[in-house]
Amino acid sequence: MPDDEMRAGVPGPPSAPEASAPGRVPAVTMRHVAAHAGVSVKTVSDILRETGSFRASTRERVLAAVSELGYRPNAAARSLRSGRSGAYTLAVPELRLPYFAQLAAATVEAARESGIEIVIEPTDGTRESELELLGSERLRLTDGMIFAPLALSEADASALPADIPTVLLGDRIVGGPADSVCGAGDDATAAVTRHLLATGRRRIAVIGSHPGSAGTAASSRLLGVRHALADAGIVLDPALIVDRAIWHRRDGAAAAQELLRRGVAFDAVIAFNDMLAVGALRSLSRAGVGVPDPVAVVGFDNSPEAAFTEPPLTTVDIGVQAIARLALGALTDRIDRTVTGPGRALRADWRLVERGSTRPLSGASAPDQRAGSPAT
Amino acid sequence: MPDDEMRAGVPGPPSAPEASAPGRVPAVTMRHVAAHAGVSVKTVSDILRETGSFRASTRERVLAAVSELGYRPNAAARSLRSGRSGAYTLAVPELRLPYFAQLAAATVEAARESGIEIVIEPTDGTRESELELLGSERLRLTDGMIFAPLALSEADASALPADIPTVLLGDRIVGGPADSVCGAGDDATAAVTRHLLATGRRRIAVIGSHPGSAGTAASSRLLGVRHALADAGIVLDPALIVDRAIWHRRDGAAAAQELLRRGVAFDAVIAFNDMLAVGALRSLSRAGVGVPDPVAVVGFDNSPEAAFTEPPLTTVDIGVQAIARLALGALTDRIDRTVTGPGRALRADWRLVERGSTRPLSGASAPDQRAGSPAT
DNA sequence: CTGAAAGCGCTAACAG
DNA sequence: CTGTTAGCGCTTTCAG
Repeated sequence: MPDDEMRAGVPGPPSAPEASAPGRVPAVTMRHVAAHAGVSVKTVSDILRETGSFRASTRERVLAAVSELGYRPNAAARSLRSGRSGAYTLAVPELRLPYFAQLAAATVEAARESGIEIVIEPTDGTRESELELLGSERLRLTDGMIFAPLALSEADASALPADIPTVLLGDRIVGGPADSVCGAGDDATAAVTRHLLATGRRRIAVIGSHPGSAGTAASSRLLGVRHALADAGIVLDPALIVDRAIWHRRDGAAAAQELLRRGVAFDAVIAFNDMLAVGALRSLSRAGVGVPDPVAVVGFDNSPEAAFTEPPLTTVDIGVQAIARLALGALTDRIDRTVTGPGRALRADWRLVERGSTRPLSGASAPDQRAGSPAT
Repeated sequence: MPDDEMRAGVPGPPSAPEASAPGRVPAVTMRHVAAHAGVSVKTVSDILRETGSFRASTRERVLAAVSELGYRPNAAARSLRSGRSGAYTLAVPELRLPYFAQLAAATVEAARESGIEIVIEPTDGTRESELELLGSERLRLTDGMIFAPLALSEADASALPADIPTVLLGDRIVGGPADSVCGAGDDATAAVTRHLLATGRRRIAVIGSHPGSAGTAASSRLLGVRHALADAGIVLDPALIVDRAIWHRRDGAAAAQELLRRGVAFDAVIAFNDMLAVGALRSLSRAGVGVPDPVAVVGFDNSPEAAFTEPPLTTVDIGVQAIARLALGALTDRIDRTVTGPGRALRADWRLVERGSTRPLSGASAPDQRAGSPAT
């Protein structure tokens, strides 16, 4: 087909037939489609975006021209003109951790339903890398960001980019200008604790708190344990708390070893995620300590693998699907300016998933029988 | 600062001070920076992209203007002009499977080193969704695609978008126009089989083959087992093969149950991924069958969780890092046209990771002692 | 070494 | 209901 015909009616520059991009095939543009279908570019644009109403015959002619010419809209041009890329950034510390893998999967799937693409941005969860990301030009590609901070806290709220719509995951940074979505917190650990008490445990150990960080998932979870124990008239023995800032399997294994090494008696372990719990399970098994008898173990996140440990792990499903959906909705609200004003604190529902690792103690073996003294 | 000064020297339209995008703050553009620094936009552009050489004083003035005005380059405009977005698509079936989570993490991390963003595109691994993706406009956002097909095969090679640089993962589609990268195949299963033979096993079961699919990871892996057994003068008993198209934990659990139900004797299980192996471990444990004695279990992928099963799982590290790096490099080659011509078949190195689940049988207990007759 | 100007492909006024 | 046109912000010849 002669170039003349395809460009019919297009004023065009004197004569600059250079390729659209270096080393690329000259693109088929909307002008070509318009010329081919005998309509204006506006008509093509509107029909493709399903804006306005057109005669069926016109629509068909345009659509035919599109497929005949193999026309593909140019995302960059659309984005430049409309100011939207249709993509959001998801910044997570570590995709290898099942929780974040689940979160990413849930986010990508929920986004798909709204025709939104997700760009994954890893932060290794360190302060530097998180700050680096916030100042990075990489964020420019997308319309906004869902950010799960692991190191940054309330004090760093000012580092959040003012001009990039942001939704925060977790409760590390709440109350700033950005919306935040969090899942299971103190209420969930309280429920877990009550569950353990109900199964006859009294000396409940905790793995995964961090010492110096207020307002984090860890500290609020620890609080929940404290409160529930207090309600039962029990004071949490400091020797039963093992701090861990990193929550991988190996950290859980080390934490359980530490617990055993301390020689303190315990009949349950609350690990602040399933990875820690799996590691603990491993160390307990190695040390010949039975689960759920004499020691119960609970995790958080309801990772797929939790159903397949030995014994299957009781855990808290913190509802990643809901978290993803809430975050996406909140971000879209902000981008569209459907919602303005100060940050909202959204909360997703959680659910206790009871499995073998916390089965009630069968005999009347009171846990208090076992000797134990707090190791300073 | 008065608008006049910021726009000094800029011809500008009569008077159309509309915002750059509906409902957005009017952007700071390169023209503003140029005017502020008293240079031309070309100079700003070149300095920001580190092209050409400039007087140090000029560079400083420009950089100062950039930070003073809070200028941020516009990715869409850059992309429109240059024909590159700097983002690649990674299409994987299921982020929740540790293998793909690892792959995604490795890809994102490797891409970061080259300043490339990764857009995750989920296909549920079904034929329809994979075909849907290939024809989708969603791919237009990025410069190319790394695609891990799970359902599509050699026959579907024509469905691959001709105008989108593509690299395929796995050996389902090889020999077409696209480069492909695959990891452990028949050579790895052969090595695993030899390892099991060396530990005294003779009746080796296989979980995860698919019946009708030639040229897949599954069939080539099965082939490796066959060959290695043949070299030892053993014919693989059909009753020891359990087909599974899906490789989640629950499928492994069901497969092992099936094996037990068949009443056929076996002293080892080769599962085609770690998830299957974990599921098998679970079923064996429930049935009171010891691991590694009398039954050894091996997986594939070296998932993080494999080191924490009971017993720890022997597995094959198929080198996702290498796979990610190879795929990224190949894709960049194609996008930059550094490489042209027919698709290359790249292969990443793998490595056997020996753990407790395949510890040699201690006693001289010949596995043949156990009665066993091929079912059907 | 620097500046002016064209235009990537698309959308959104604004007319008809 | 349809056509014309002016840029979105940036890169890039092409002159100076």
